[in-house]
Amino acid sequence: MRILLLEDDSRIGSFISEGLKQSGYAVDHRTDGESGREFALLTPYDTAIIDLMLPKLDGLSVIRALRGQKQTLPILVLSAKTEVEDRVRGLEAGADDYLTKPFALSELLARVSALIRRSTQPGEQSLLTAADLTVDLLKREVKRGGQKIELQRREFALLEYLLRNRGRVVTKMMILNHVWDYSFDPQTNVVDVLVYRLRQKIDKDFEPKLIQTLRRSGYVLDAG
Amino acid sequence: MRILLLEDDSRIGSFISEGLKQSGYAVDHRTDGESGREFALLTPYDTAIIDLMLPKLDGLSVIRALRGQKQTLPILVLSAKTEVEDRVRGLEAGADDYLTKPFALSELLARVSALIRRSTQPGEQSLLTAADLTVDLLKREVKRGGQKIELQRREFALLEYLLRNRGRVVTKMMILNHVWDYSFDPQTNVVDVLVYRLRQKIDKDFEPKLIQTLRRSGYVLDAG
DNA sequence: CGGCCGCATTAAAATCCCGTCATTTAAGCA
DNA sequence: TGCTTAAATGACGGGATTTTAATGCGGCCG
Repeated sequence: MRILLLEDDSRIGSFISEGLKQSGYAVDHRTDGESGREFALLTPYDTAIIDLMLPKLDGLSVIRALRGQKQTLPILVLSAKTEVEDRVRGLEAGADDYLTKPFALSELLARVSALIRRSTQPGEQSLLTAADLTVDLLKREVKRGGQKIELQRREFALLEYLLRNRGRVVTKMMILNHVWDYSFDPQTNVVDVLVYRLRQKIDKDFEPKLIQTLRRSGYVLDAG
Repeated sequence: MRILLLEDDSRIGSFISEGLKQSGYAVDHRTDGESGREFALLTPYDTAIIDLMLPKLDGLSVIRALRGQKQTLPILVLSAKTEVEDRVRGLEAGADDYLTKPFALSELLARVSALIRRSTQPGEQSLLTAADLTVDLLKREVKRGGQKIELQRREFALLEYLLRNRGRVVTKMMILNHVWDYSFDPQTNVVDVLVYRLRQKIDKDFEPKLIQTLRRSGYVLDAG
């Protein structure tokens, strides 16, 4: 997890920086707006912490510049200003959170981890793909090689689950958990049968075969 | 509207560039992958058109680099390769569209405008609500008052349709059109029955009643 | 080489979905 | 109020979907 910190006050800056490093983050610390913006644009950070009062280019301007390009980078604003108005201005410019000085380090850390968690969790992906297979979750539409394929509810659920775990091995137990809500083994071969039926529809007439069997382990869906 | 064009063949490049400018786009034309990537990262383009064969850094690599940072920039790939495999590789790397040479300028323009239109329009709402009812289209999950409700396929489709037309009267004919694909009246009371079943699940044990009957007209879903 | 085990495949059985229809209830109107 | 008609309700049943059970097949190990 990589964090960009823009803070000109060296005492506060190293205080925060140290705290973040302690928590296992990689921190880039810049002390002016101009170089801050540059760094932000060149490196894929997971979060940016930005003080509003900065030399050369103020924090709000940095934020606006970033928002023009990186829609998703989570931004936490630091400010000495406590007015509601300032808070609003910060959030309007595109910040995701706002923290007023002075603050406890623990609070900063908590907010940063919240921001990262929020942005990391699969941002509502509605299109899943593998090779020439596409699954549109909103339209509930499955296509392979441009050709539409009708799936039953369980088949669809299985395919979705496999795709969300693309490249990872998925055990039968995991499938039972997610496609049914069983937390136990039903002592039958439901899973095998379902996998078979799904294969008939999405793999049988196509190449490459997407669903691989791993004897004694489970299944993997992967392109290639 | 600002477009980045990466194409090393100067004849084709200026041909495309001229065409785009004629259509009112601002075009930046680069002829190698390295500078292309740099430009793409520094400027907020609305679309990038990328040839796969480029000096210094090939098109696919450029695309992957961009996808690491700019999730949303629409990318159109140009290529001399017609194989399905190449097409797939392009789309897998993160391209949004793929055009094989040779092509008509008009087609390129059409595709570019389609890409821009698609990315500009507000990204598909996936959560529909009314009062304390929520429908998550991605998870296919319906809740009322925090409590999960299981719906059948048709019931779900009907609810989705009613929600998309919140506050508007929806005739039985309209429902037949959208929930089934009937363009004719099946002469039975399917719709009535379906509405009844949906009500049993989402309205019976709750207040306020969301589905209202308008005698001789149809139904409305509204909170209030 | 032979047997066992795990998965694939197929068929049959059970279950669920949902369209139909008959009947009841209620709204609108004279 | 009583009549007409639309909508609500309840029950049934056929077909689709899903589960179960039986059998086939092939790899792997002794």
